[in-house]
Amino acid sequence: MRYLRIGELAHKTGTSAETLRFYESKDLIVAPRRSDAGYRLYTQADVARVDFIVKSKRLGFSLREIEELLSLRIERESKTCGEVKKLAQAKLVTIENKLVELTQMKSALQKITDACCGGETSALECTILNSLDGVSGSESYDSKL
Amino acid sequence: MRYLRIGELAHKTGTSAETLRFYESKDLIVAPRRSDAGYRLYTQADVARVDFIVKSKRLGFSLREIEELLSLRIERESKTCGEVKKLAQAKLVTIENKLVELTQMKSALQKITDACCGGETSALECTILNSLDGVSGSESYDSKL
DNA sequence: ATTGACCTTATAGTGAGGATGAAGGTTTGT
DNA sequence: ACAAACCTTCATCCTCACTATAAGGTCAAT
Repeated sequence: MRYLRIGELAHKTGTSAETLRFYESKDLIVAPRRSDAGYRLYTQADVARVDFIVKSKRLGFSLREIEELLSLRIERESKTCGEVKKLAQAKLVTIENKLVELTQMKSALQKITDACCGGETSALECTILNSLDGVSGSESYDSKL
Repeated sequence: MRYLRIGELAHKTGTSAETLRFYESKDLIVAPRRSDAGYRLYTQADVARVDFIVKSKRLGFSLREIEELLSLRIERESKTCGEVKKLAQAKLVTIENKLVELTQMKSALQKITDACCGGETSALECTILNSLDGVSGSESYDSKL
């Protein structure tokens, strides 16, 4: 069997050696066997596991949630499909909420940048700054900022 | 003139006293004058400034970027509209990138949860876990996870 | 007089790593 | 034989935007 060292595993999974040691310290990956010299020796199973972590991260799961997913994955016989799906659906809701938030941010920012001349003239009348100020007219405390 | 204490300012701006002290430590708000007892005494100008910070945050600016916006805002005469707009447009691009990423995350997660039965049966054949594994058939190192 | 809400400071923790260094051991290539 | 590139541990600090805690001071009302 061919073992991988930490640099190779990092390269294969698009992570870094530091990240892998970090995951190990957080018990996301099982401490691998070591060579005589003390080098970490990883197997294909570790590649699969790290890939799992990377993919789950890409789907927006936090490391804590991934730990949960991993334990579901390991105890497959004793866990139900429903438990897994519940977790995934909850994550789907938080992703949808973030999407709504970002979309609102985008349209607000779009609106104010569209209204901005963007010219070389002084920003005194800049519509972007004004809309961030939420100011309609000039106010007496302006000079105190 | 009516001064606000930190709790009032926090309430008015939808922040917290801790957050306001944090902003002060980060030089986002100028250290306000103090009462004899050492309490921070804020003015309406501070309300406007914190509102500005809150609104900018809602638009997705980081505190560091907000510091930049604030300096543009203060030196309005010497800055141009174009400088402000450039900053806003750059932020628009990063928001758009995040939107794309999240949309991809969402559809991937949607796809795999839609395929999951979600039933009470064992998760052995759970499509969610399988797709996170990226596994097509069963593999020999499964038992080693 | 005392309670309770508010304020002060300073310190440390969160998540999810990234950066960097010291001080060494190992493996590979020339 | 030697250097470069890799690996080890441990340690510490950095990021971002807070949040939480402890231990105490102040203020208004009862």
